[in-house]
Amino acid sequence: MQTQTITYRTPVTGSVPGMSQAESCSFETQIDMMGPAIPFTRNGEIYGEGERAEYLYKVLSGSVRTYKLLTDGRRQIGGFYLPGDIFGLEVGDDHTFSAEAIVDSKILVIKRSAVMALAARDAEIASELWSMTARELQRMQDHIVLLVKTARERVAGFLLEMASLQPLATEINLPMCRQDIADYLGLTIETVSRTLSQLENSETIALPKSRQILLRNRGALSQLNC
Amino acid sequence: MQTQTITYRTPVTGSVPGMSQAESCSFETQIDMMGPAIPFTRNGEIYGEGERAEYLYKVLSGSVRTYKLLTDGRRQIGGFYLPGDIFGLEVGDDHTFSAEAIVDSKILVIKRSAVMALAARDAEIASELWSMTARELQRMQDHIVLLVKTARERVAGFLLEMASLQPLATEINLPMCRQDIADYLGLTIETVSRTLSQLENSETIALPKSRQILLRNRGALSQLNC
DNA sequence: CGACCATTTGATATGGATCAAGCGATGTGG
DNA sequence: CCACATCGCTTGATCCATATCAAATGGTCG
Repeated sequence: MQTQTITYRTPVTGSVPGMSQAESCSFETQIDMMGPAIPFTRNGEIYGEGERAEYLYKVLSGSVRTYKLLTDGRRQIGGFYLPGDIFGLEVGDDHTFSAEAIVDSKILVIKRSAVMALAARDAEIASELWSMTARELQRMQDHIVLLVKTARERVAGFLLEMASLQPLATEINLPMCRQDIADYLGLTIETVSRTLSQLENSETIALPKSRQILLRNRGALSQLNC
Repeated sequence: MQTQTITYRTPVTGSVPGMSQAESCSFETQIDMMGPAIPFTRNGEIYGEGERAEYLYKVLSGSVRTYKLLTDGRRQIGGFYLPGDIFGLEVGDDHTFSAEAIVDSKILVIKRSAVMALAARDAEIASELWSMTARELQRMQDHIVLLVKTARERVAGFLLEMASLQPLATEINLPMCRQDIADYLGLTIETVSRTLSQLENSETIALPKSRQILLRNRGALSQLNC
């Protein structure tokens, strides 16, 4: 059932997680020259579920959502990707999600075969690819745990996830609309909105603008996240 | 409560070359001789979340659940593993779930370093490991989609998942109790039980015994699964 | 300014959780 | 072999969190 046509190797040498800055830097710098930066407009499709995963992608600016559509029209968002994030790396041959730009975005598009060829020669690159897969698996597992919680816990988890990208910042600027958040968390927009309002009333967050969130009590959020 | 003392050793030098489709038969036969078969009693712990993933495991008889415990005592089951299934293969260094025997089980326990060393020399093994990871990722993604559906859809999805192991059989023999199913689907036992009763009333399934389920209308289940 | 879209808020409905009781199978000791 | 305790499962009654339906508000851009 599974046909794999590309040859690549993924040496697992010593340390995979917790790579030093220098190590991942080489991957980052090398990959940055491996493809063109392509602009996508808001809501523009980057790839579709089931397509061959011929490329992988790195967000230069803007942001991206991956998602699946169910037959009845429901949409499940698998993840959000912000500048610096790499997405579209599949273990199998095909994309298991679709991907769209959330806002106008610049995306680095890199031939998978080129990366794989590089990984075959450079153990560091290979290791980095392997640990990207590990992170993706981790994200999925965390998401599963999130989805069985209450609405408040889900929203808190989402906010902390967004905040973790700038751990020190107290301000979150969301690129995505409420519907995106709702489809990520398995809730409705109304519930997301109401829950955010509740968090604002309890002075856990502030909402100066609908897509700008200030964390006023990160501890309270973390507690909800348990 | 079963305590399993495991000596940790430092792992893994070698490579995991990927690619080129082949049958997993050689992998299966080779792996079967790489470790001892260990008996675990019902509810016995096989490994705990956060432990070093020093081994991987193959179910010889019985069955296994993997799970996470939340701080408030809720339990999320990540997956069920039946005879022939391999589990405990992690991309990172540590187990992200705990694992327990659901019933008295015989488990083949294989040193991860040994498998990795083998994979370094044998591209077929490496490819098989890679595609096991792909399947695991796929399972997680499918689970995410399942968890945002209605109770009836989740139960239908669960039954089809169990049935897919013997695609032609019309009879499912469940090793796990209702609580396990509930914690897998993010529902309560009562809801699982009621939903099964509903499916029986609508003649979609039959329940001769509580853990034996006959599929009387697989099409109806599949439709729910969409 | 006016049209349009995103977001919030309100009122009501409902699916699943919770609380509670009953039932059936399995095992144990008398 | 039966009485009884235990455990897993089902069923019933009620409650509550979230969905649904509906309307108002606000923000953006022509």
